[in-house]
Amino acid sequence: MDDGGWRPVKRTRTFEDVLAQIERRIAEDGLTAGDRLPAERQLAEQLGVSRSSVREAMRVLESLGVVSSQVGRGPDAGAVLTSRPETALTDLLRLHLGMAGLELREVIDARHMIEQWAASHAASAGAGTSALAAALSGMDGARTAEEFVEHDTAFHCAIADASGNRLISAIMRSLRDSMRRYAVEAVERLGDTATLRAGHVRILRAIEAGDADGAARAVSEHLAHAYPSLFDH
Amino acid sequence: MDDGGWRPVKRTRTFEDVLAQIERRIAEDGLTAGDRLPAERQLAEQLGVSRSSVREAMRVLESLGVVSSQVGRGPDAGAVLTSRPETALTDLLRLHLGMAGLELREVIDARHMIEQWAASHAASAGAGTSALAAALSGMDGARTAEEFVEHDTAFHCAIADASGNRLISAIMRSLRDSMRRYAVEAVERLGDTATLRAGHVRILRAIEAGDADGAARAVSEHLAHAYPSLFDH
DNA sequence: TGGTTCGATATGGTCTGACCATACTGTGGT
DNA sequence: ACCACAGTATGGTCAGACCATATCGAACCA
Repeated sequence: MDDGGWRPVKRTRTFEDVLAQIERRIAEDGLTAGDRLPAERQLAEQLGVSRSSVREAMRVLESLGVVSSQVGRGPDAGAVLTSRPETALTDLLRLHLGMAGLELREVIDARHMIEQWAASHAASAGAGTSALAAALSGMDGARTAEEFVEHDTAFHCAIADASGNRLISAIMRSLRDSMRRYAVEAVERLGDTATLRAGHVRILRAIEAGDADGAARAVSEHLAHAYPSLFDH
Repeated sequence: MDDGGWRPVKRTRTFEDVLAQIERRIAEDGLTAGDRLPAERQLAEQLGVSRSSVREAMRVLESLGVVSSQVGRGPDAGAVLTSRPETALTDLLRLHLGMAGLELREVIDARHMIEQWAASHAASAGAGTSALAAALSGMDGARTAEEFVEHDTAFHCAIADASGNRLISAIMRSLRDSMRRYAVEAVERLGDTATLRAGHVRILRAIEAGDADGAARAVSEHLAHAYPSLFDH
């Protein structure tokens, strides 16, 4: 055991260095959505690494919804900073749900929390009622379970949007998107969409009336009806 | 405008195909955390693509907390499925906060929502009080703002953990980690940690007493005291 | 028999250099 | 003023090489 001659070995992978450098540059230069990053080849030369490593870093940033790459030439080409947490969150949740690393119950509880919060905030602030009403009226034409879920998602996301908090909105939308498959199954199993529609109407009425507690309660009952097996507690 | 001769061009990038194939394999074979993926070279040959494309797909999966790569040889080497949504969420939030794609206010509101929810659930279920008490007692030794924030984070995450929902726990931990910098600033600006400690005690007491509404109120007041400028509404 | 040493091997990590498809840029001709 | 076309910068992909690491296994020694 000769520890005496120990010297710091390379522990971070090259692409992680690149990530750190890019993140540092974003922070120091105050880059925001819309700004362009240097081209891959240029960045590779600047940082003294291969283009492969730069590309792997780009893939990470892209998967986290921070950059978007466009081919070709011109002002819009190259790696452009974006702010799309939704897509990243959706992928993340979908993959972890698929691997059974998360259970449906946990996702639905999170939805429950967000919708209650958003509905009572919307009721207190008296905001977003027109968007909600629009989403509600759009549901009448839905014939298949898929169509119904599509409009249902729009309505529930409109509740979250009414909160004005982009992070919570993004989480809500990702939760819905990642569990779309299960939502369709739930609607098909339930058969009856009339009660679900009625639940939406009650939520909207409570928000319009500025009744925060009533809105939260309506959300709760609506979800309990849609997923009865998960609300045994 | 000659649209007549349109033919299906390649729209999806190769590494996205690889991602889809891997996701399909996870779903069909029922792979879960701990299972191994084929080696990069092998996967490349199976799918008829280059190793670079497989590697870019791996980087994405790794950044989303779905796989973890180990070098070397043996049963634990290679790409192993994992379930680490926290790390991915933390990176995602930190990057978006850094680019000003999200505002601190939104992150703190989300924290507020989660902690209220978790505290009232913990109070109703009477769960997690011992972990909370342990986290609370650990705070007494904190001298610097950094140390205080460290223990503060542990306490607040313990509240989320008490909910038993891994997704909400992961979101909470990521929110805290990504705003650690701002939390330290807030504590330094505030100076007084005694009131913050007292707030923790009130939260714990309410949870121990099974007082869900009281716990939610205590959380609310605690956060309002810590970030007064963000609670003007 | 048991342990140790050391080469073979499988894995991810990195680099180089090439080629392709795309989309703008600028030039030159009409 | 318009249009056609070559030039060029960009990301996307590939092939092949080499390195570092960690295990495996056989040969070797005690």
